[in-house]
Parts: sequence; structure tokens; C-alpha cells
Amino acid sequence: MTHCGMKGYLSFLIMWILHNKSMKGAEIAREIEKRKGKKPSPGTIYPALKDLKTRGLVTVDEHKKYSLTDEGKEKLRSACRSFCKTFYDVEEMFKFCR
Amino acid sequence: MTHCGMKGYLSFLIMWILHNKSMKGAEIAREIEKRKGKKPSPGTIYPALKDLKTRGLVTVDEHKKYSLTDEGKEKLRSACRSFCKTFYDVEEMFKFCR
DNA sequence: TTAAATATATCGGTAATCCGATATTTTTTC
DNA sequence: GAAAAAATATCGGATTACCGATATATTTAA
Repeated sequence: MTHCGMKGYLSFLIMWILHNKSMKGAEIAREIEKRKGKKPSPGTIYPALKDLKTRGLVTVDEHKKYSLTDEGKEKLRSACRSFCKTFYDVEEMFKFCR
Repeated sequence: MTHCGMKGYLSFLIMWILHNKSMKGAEIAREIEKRKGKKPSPGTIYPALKDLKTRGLVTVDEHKKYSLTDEGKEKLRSACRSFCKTFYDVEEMFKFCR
């Protein structure tokens, strides 16, 4: 349970971060640092981006800015649905932890 | 990205489910099914519970009802804090996916 | 009190995640 | 335009998560 006992949600988080703004890799890494408190290493973030690209969920433009493809958006939407259903009581969680 | 691209949050979810009610293993499995849409197999849920027990985060009573230990509660609280900080904009996520 | 159904437990294998180390490319600064 | 800094990329390894198969124990029904 390194972080939240939630190893594995990195690509979900990346997609969520990209959902309303395209970003360069380093920018994404900084945003993750802001959220999680720890910056993912290059060996973590770039393979993850590559994987998302390979799967057609993100694209990179000529300035290496990443953004969601239509397919990526659709995928994110369904992942969000799943996430929100699983944590339907997330508000209680916010209360619980303060 | 089987579920949410969030492999690894099972033990976190178990602890969250236990945070206000002690339950038997099978009950926990049903609750997870309700949330995720898929029931974890015995080979998934019991090893996870055992692991949590080994780490002193849950205990089992004589009727095999699991509940959080004090240490487990504390751990859950800090995991929740982390989770909520990471997904501080979860409300937007709820909007996004409908 | 048997038989059937349900719940619990363990093990081994597969796949996935993540990161450290390292190398290359791009950008910035002077 | 050269040097330094920052960003990007790749690879291999260690760890972990999960599940299918299987076995045992417990509860329920008859």
C-alpha cells in the first residue's frame, strides 16, 4: 500500500488530467506530483504515455503535447462511470478523512 | 485497463467497505459486486483479507466477521486523505461521465 | 444427522505496474 | 553556436494484484 493501496491507477489519472487540457509529459508529471505528493519518475510516466498512445487513447502533436483521442475520451467516460459507481459514497470519504 | 485502469485498489476498497460495518468475507464480496459489477473470486477476496489481517489492519472475530483495527482505521484515514487529494475534482468526474 | 449448499482457505501462475538506471533528444542560457 | 539544463525515451527487473483451480470447513435444509 505504497500510496493508497491503489497501485495501477496511473493511466486512469493521466487520462483524467488530459480530459480538459493537452499537456506535455513533464507537465503531466508535475500535475501528478501536485495531486499525489510524489512526482512519477521518467521511467514511469513515459512508458505509460507510450502505452496509451499505442492503444490509440492519446495522441501527440508536433510539440509533444499529449491529448485524448475520441476513443480515449470515450474510454475515459466509461472508466469514470465505473469509478463513480464504485465510489458512489466518495463524499463520505471526504468527511471521514478530515 | 480491466476495470478503471485501476488494478490494485481492492484492499483499499475492502477497508473502505469495512469502515462502518464489520462483515463476513462473502458479504464483502457481494458489496464489491454491487459497486463494481463483478464479484471477486474467492481466490481474490480471501488472500486480500488474509494480507490485511497479517498487516494488522483488520481482525476477525469468532464468527469470521472482519473489522478494522485501530491501526487499520488510521491507515484508512490516511489512504482516504491521499485519495481525496488526488481526486479533489471528483465531482467534475461525476458530471463528466453522464 | 446426512446431504446439499454456501463460505472460507491456499497455491501457483500470469499479467500488469512501477521504478531505477541509462541514453538520447530538445530547450534554455550565456 | 556551445554548454548546461530540462525533457523524453527505453529497457530490465522487482514487486504486486489478481484469478482459476482446488480443497476444506461451515451452515442450511431435509
